[in-house]
Parts: sequence; C-alpha cells; structure tokens
Amino acid sequence: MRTPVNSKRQNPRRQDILEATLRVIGEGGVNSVTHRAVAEEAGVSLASTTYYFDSKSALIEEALDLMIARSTECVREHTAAPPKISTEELIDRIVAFADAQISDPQAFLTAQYELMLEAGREEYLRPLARRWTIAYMDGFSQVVESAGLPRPKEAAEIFMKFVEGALLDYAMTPTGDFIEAYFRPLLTDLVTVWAKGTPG
Amino acid sequence: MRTPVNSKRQNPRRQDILEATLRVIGEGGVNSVTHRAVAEEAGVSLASTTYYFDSKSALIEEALDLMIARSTECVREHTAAPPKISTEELIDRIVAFADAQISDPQAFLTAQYELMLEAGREEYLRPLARRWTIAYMDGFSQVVESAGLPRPKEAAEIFMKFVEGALLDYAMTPTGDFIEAYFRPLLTDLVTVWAKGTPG
DNA sequence: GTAGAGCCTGGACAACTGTACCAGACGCCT
DNA sequence: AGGCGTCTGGTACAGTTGTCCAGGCTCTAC
Repeated sequence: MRTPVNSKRQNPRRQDILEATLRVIGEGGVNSVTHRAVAEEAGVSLASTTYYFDSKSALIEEALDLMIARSTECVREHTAAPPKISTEELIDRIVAFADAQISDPQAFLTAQYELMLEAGREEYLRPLARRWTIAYMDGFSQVVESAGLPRPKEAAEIFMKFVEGALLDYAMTPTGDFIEAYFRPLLTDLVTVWAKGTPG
Repeated sequence: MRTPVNSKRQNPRRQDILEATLRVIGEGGVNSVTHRAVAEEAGVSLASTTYYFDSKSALIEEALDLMIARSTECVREHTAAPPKISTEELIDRIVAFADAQISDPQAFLTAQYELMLEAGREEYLRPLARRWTIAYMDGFSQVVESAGLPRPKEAAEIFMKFVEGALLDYAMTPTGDFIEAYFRPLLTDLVTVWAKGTPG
C-alpha cells in the first residue's frame, strides 16, 4: 500500500471547485449552485464535483464554511485592537470593516445573508451560522471595550445590528458612495451619542 | 358582448393560488416555488397556476407584491401616531411592530429578507424592494418625529437599521422570548440614549 | 516491463421542472 | 333549449437536475 499523493481532502482541484462554488453563489445565490455550473466555472469535468464531494449539500456546506472562515478572519482583522483606542478610532475600525465587507466581491456579502436565511430553515446550517454570529459578536465586543465605551456589551450588540441592517440594505440596492456618504455619518452619530449620552 | 363575471384578476381561486404561493415561499424560500408545489398547497390542479399567471416569475412577482403590500400596511398601522407621543410610546410602537413582524407566520419575515437579497440580483424586483424600503422609512420617520426626538431623520435611519438587523438575526435563529428579553431592552437603550444624549 | 491501486471522466439514468395543449364542465345570456 | 365564454383537470414534452458507474488514465512497487 502506498500513501496517496493526492489525498482527497487537500487536492488542489478540490480547492478549485470550492472557490468556483463560492463564485457561483456570489453571482446567482445559493440556489443557483448546480454541479454543472460549478464544474464549468472551475473548468473541470462534471463528475469531479461529485467525486470530491459526497453530495451537493455537502459541497455547499463546505463552501459556506470556507466563506465564513474568511468573513470571520475579516472581522478579527478589523477588531483586533490595542487595549485603549479613541472613539474616533473605533468608528474608523467599524467603517473599515464595513468597507471590506462590501468591497470584496460584493457577492460574498449577499451570500452571507443568504446563508443566514437558509440557516433559519435548514437545521444542518445552524451550527455554521451560530459560529459566525459568535465570531462577529466577539469581535465587536472586543473593539467596543477597547474604546472604553459605557456598557460595552449592549453597545456591541446594538452597533452590530445596525451594521448588519445597513449592509443588508446595501446588498439590496448598492449605491455609489455608500460608506462615506451614508454609513460613516450615521455610525458616527450612533457611536458618539452612545459615548456621551450613556450613564457609565 | 358581456362583461365577464369572473374577471381573471379577481377570481377567488387566483387569490388562493397567491396565498398558497406565499405559504410555499415562507416554508422553503423563493426558489422552492414550483407550479406543482403551489398547486398542491392551494388544492388546485397544476394547470390552474399557469392559467392564472403567465409564467412562474409573474406568479412570484405578484406574490411578493402582495406580501409587500401587507408588510407596508403593518408598518403604517404601527407607526401612524398622533402628533405628540412620549419616548416610551415610541419604544412601545416599535416593539409592537417588531412583534407583529415575527408573530405573523414567521415565514413572511424570512420571505421579506429573501426578496431584498433577490432584488440585489434581479432587476425586475428592484422597484418592489425600493417601494418597500421607502414605506418602511416613511413610517419610521413619522413616528420618530411624533416623539419629538432630536434629528429625527438620522434617528429613524439608525433605528430602522437596528430593527432590520435584529429581525434578521431572529429569522436566522428564532429564540424563545426574543421581543421582551432581547429586543425591547436594547431598543430602549438605543432610543433613550438618543433622546437624552443628542444635541438638539 | 507488468500489475495494481488510486485518480479522474464521459456518459447515462431517473426524477423533476416550466409550459403548452386539449377535451370537457360549468355558468350565464338570449 | 341552445350556445358561448370562463374555467378545470389530465396529460404530454423538452429541458435541467443530482447522482451513479464502468472504464480509462497515471503513477508506484516490484
């Protein structure tokens, strides 16, 4: 017996298929994923997709897993902060995060929200979605705490919901200068009001 | 020539099909809509769905139209307010609205967000989605103004995004006492902080 | 070289899809 | 009664889908 050179799980072709799947999801949504569409996008044969993944849902689940991993990484990047930052820097960081979310192939933003909705229906996606929410929440909590805002837990919770709602709106109708013309002013209002108006 | 007693557009069976379509959307998402599923749900023959609607997308579009009409009605109901209300009543009204959104067949909540995402992709849904956003925004603006909060436009914008984000989270992982245990406290924080901490 | 194990693919299959067609049933007017 | 639109259910059909499998390929061990 020999050790397989190409272990199924880390075969580069397998990765290509996953990437292609994400692209397909981004373009047409989770439900536009078909073996054929993915295979064509990845430039591999149809059977490859069923060879590397037990079923379509397995493929989708793993693709979403990958997406979440990246999204989580993105949150961490933008929220990892030194112990003390100013309110202005807090705002900058959240703005930078939102910007990253929509600048990256805007597709993925939509895909994230789609996953959340799908998770409301499909049991097997719940853990994934939950993991994602927690990572989000952790990041926000940490950065808010670093800024020394009063009642950081509530603040993080509120800020996060606001960001989610705003990004969802953007996903629906992408507009030109969303970040600077719309998002930053509102976020600034929200954060400064919270910083000044909240009893410690 | 006679005027048809049963104009196609207001035939009760037609309405049944639309209602059934909404139920199907609520249960399995927009993409789970098939002529056969709708026909079975409505208890009519397969051909009826193609008889009353030119195509599947026409059926879906009209169903979403109906959904939006109801959702808009719901917003109006909860935000129509006398010229002067207290901050507490503002909170109560928004809470009541959120409660209505999730208590009604929770399905519809998911369907609304799905529509928003779909609108980001499909041109033909944009007008629908835009109409919906505007109605939402109008309602929030009005009720916030009635409460005499400072900078009502910004407040409405922020509150609405927060509500959207929170409801989206609920759609993802419906939890027991969402409204009273989670939503109301956070909203109260947000509104009172805004009311007290914002320079007029 | 040869054998054989793992890797990959073309092609097939049954299931399901949107849509169209048709023969007839119902209700209403003359 | 007769006749004519309105409506209904059954069925057909072509296209797409997920999944499977038999066989071809490549590489290693001998």
